Amino acid sequence: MIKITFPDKSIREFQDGVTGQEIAQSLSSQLAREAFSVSVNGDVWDVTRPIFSDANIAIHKWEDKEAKEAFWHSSAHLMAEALEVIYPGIKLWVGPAIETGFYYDVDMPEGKVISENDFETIEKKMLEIARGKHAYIRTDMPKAEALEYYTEKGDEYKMDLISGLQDGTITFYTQNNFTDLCRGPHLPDTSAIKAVKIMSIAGAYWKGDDKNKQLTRVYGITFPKQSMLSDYLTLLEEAKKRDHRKLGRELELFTFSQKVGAGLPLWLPKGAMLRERLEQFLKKLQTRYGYEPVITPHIGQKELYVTSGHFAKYGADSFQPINTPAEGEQFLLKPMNCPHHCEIYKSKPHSYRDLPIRYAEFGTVYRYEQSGELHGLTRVRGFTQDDAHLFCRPDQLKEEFLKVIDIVLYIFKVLDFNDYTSQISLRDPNTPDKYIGSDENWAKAESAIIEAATEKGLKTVVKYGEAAFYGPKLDFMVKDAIGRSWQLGTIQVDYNLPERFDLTYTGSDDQKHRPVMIHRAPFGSMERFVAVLIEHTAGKFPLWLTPEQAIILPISEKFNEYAKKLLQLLKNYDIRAVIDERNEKIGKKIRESELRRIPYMLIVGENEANDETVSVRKQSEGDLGKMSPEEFSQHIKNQIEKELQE
RNA sequence: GCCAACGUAGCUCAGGGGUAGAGCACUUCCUUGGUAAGGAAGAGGUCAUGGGUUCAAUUCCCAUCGUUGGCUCCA
Repeated sequence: MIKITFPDKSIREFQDGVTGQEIAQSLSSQLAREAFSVSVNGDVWDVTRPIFSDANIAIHKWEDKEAKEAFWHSSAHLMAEALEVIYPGIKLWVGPAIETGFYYDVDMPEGKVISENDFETIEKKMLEIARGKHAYIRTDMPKAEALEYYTEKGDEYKMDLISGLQDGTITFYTQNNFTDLCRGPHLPDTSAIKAVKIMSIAGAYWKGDDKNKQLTRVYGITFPKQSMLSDYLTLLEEAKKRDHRKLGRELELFTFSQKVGAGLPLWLPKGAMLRERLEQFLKKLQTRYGYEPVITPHIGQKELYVTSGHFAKYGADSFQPINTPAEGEQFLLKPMNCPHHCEIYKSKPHSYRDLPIRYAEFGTVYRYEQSGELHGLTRVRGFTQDDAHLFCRPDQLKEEFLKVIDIVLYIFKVLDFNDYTSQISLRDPNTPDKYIGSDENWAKAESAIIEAATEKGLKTVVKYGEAAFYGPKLDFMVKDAIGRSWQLGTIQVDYNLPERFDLTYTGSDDQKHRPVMIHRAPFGSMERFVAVLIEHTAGKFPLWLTPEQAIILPISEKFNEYAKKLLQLLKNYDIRAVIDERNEKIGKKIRESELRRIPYMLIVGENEANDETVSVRKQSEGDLGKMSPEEFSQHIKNQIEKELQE
């Protein structure tokens, strides 16, 4: 007998070799049906795998991440089998479960491609196999035998995978006529997979290296119930409605023009108004935190970026240098503001008493992003960073870093971004040539970030290889409407550029010392931040930010005069309002104002004109009743105060 | 940059080898209305751009540009 400990700490005895499924069955037969995987001493196992020693276990149902992973991983195998049937000669690379569904990377037979028209065929084949209720059977195989199996099959991809594995740990899973090298875990059998959707198709370089052959990546998702698939697809439709590219056009915030160029956003008046309010908000905050504004030009001598190292790292793939009539003179569109700010620091000598110095600039930069990467406002070729560079003494570094975190967190709080992740981006120790500076400086910078993040109690993920080439970063990531993660705020510790630019200050010992730099951008870029803000709010911006706070809707043209008088009054109260003077019925004016996401509709007709009031209707909520213009302005002021409360 | 798909009116989209169509938006007229679409008429397109095939191309083929979903990249 073995002792099984459940998550609630209760302990029960079972026969040696009992499976997760049998344990579930002993609790309830429904649980046994719904158990997709089981954690055994922290490792996730098949529910059909026998347990031979005392263990802590947790049974995972669909709701659990561990169950979905097994479900979707099994589905990837199912799809692989279907693909093998439909495209004989197809070769398989890897097929993991992902956050929503799974994919499989495949090498298509010569001359064959998968297109969207083929999705239905694949789905049908998968469902057909799933209905056969084929068990996923786990087998161990010695390395030599595994290699032999794939040599026979002529599959160089799997052979590559196996050659990297340790002998004795190699397992295979078989369902129906399909066997795949796999660690597992998997479902007991294929019958749980009831709904299947192939989502998309994409190219993916083998092993993620663009020098390698490009494989075909097929994305899919499956569910244990048809209704769950429908719900999921509805959810995707809803998310599409929040897409900033769609709302940006509908709400007249920004546009692009082929003639201006790809990835170069044009801010329309309403978008510009929104962005300027955000900038003012941050400027005010930064003034409180002791930042000083600076302004630098859009171009700089190439040498400046040679010094900083940016040119060596990014020059070849960037906008090419601008030549002048002078022989040999070259300028770059600035891809970064830091070199300019370093030169400002150098414009006069500094005492240790002056530090920290904090230079802030909404600096517009240009980077030649790859054409395939451009995406709405989130990935563009010309954008404005809410940039600042802090020059401080080593003993001030931590405090300064903590204060920057405070700024970022305050912004996120005011704008109601609760669902962010903080990522500590460190360098990849395996590729030291990607970075500049000494190991010692890197170690100092990395520990500074880790300490500061810990002190603030941030829940962070550590990612190696994500650092900037001159220093590690603390990044704040937020997801967009379709689930993609974007970096917004970033804080970076840099010991290297101060050396490269030979920045110094005089210490109390009358000796020259090197300052430490912090690069920081709490929004990241205005473009990306506004994009994510649009998706986060679905276009319903906070009152303090929104371009149009109120719209006056006269019941008929007879009341346009009163509406104009009212508009002037509201302007005096600093309320951003417009009038819909068109010859349309009130229902239509309301509908369109709702779609324009204007927070307040002020309906004025005979009654209001007579007693000098407005009927207030709140967007997506409805009638608030009659108010005097004074009361309304007070209402707005109260709302804004609430929004900006610390 | 790479893989796949797409590009028709301001927007959303239909169509298809014989010089184009709907709804919304726009203009004009009628209507002057009370909380999510009043009615009528009109105007609007070199069917992304450039080549090729054809008696004839918006439609078929190629290239370029752009857009979309991924991959690689992201100072």
